[in-house]
Amino acid sequence: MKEVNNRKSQIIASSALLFQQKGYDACSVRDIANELNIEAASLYHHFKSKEEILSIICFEMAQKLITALDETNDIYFNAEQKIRMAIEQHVAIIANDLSKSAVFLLEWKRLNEPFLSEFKTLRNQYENGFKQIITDGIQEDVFDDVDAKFAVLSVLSSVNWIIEWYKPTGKMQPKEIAEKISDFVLGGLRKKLVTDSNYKQ
Amino acid sequence: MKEVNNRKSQIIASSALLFQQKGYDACSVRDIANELNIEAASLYHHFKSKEEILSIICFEMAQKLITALDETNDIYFNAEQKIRMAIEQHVAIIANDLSKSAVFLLEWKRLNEPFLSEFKTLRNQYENGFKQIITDGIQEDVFDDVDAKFAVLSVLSSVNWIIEWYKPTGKMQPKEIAEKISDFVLGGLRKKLVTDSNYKQ
DNA sequence: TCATTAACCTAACAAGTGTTAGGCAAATTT
DNA sequence: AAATTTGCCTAACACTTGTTAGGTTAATGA
Repeated sequence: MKEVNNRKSQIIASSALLFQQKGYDACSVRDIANELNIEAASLYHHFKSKEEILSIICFEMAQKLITALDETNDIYFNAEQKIRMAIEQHVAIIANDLSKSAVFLLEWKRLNEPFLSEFKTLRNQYENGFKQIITDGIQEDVFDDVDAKFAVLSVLSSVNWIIEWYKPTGKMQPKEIAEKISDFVLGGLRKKLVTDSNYKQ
Repeated sequence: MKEVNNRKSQIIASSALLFQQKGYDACSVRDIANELNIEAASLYHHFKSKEEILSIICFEMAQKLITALDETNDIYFNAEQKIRMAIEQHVAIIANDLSKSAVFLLEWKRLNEPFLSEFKTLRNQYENGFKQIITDGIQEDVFDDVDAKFAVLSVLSSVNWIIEWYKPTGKMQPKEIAEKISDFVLGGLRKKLVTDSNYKQ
C-alpha cells in the first residue's frame, strides 16, 4: 500500500550517480547531500547509514534481475529462446539504469556483513538460473557440450560489460545490443556439425 | 642497467594486494605501511604519493599486455592462431599476478589526470590490437562477419572476468582456461556454414 | 485547533586521511 | 676514513570522514 517514497528514491538516484562516478568509498555523504542541496546530516533522516543506501541499490537491482529470469523461465521452453530472452531482459534492466547497475556490478564489494553474504547468495542464485538454462540446452542437445560454468561467465561478463560503453544517446538500442550479444554467444553455444569446414577435430 | 628495486617492488606488491582486497580508496597508506611493518611516512621515501603506487601497478600491467600482443602479432599469421595465442598470453599474465591485475582492471578509475588519460590511451591501444586481429580474420573470411567491436568486448570481458573466480590452487590452470575461452569465443567467431542444422538464417 | 509527521537545519564529535619536515642509524660507496 | 645513500623514524599538519544530538519549520491529519 505504501507508495514510492519520492524523496528517498531521489536520494538513492543521486547516490547511485555519484557512487558510479567517484566510487562508493571516494563519495562522501557530503557529496551526496551537496548534489541534493541539503546538509549531510539531513540524509540520516531517511537512511540510517551510508551503507544502507548502497545496499538498497544493490539488492534492488539483484531482485529485478532475478524476477526477470524467473519470468523468462516461466514463459519459454526452448533453451535458445530462453537464453535470448534472458539476455534481452538483462540488457534492458542494465540499460534502464546505468548508474544503479554500475553500482550493483562494481561497488557491492564495499558492503559489509551481513549484507555481503546475503548479496552473494542472490548473485549465485541468478548465475545458477542462467547456468541451468545452458545445462538444459546441452541435455536437450541444442547446445554444444561446453563447460556450463564457463559459458555463463562468458555470457554474463559480456552483457555486464556494457555499463562501460553503453550510451543511451548512441545509435545502438538495448534490444539490438542484446541481439548482437546473443548471436555471438549462441555461436559459441550451438551444436556444431563436424562437417563444418573450420571445425577443429 | 638499473636492477629491480626490491623494496619498491615489495611495497607495490603489498599495495596491490590491499588495493584488491579493500579497494584503492578504502585502503589507507597506514594500511600499506602496517602490512610491511613500517610507518606510513616511510612510504614517502620510496614514492611521492599514494597515487604513484596505483599508477605504477596500472601501467606495468598495461605494458605487459601490450608487449605480449605485439609479440603474438609478430609470430603468427593466421587470425585464429593469433586470437588463441593472444588469449593465452592475456590469461597467463593475469593469472600470474591476480592482485595487480585486479587493480589494473578495476581500480584504474581512481587515477587522476594526467595518468588517467595516459592509461586510457594504452587501454585503447590494446583493445584496438585485439580488434585488428578480428577484423583481419573477417577480411580473410576465416571469421564470420561479426561486429568486431562487440567481439572484442566479449572476448576481453570474458578473459578479464577470471580475476573474479580464478584460484591458483584450483584444478584449472591458465593454459586450460585460455583454451576453453578460446574454444567458446571462436565458436562465435568462426565462419559458419549455412548447412549447419541450427543455423538461423 | 491541536498533534503529528516529514524534512531539514546547526553544531559538534572522534577518528581517520594523505602528506611534509626533519632527524637518526646502518649499509654502501668512494 | 669519509661521504653518501638507503631506509626508516617521530611528530605534526590541515583536512575529511560518517555519524549523532537536539532543534526548527512547514505541511498534514484528527
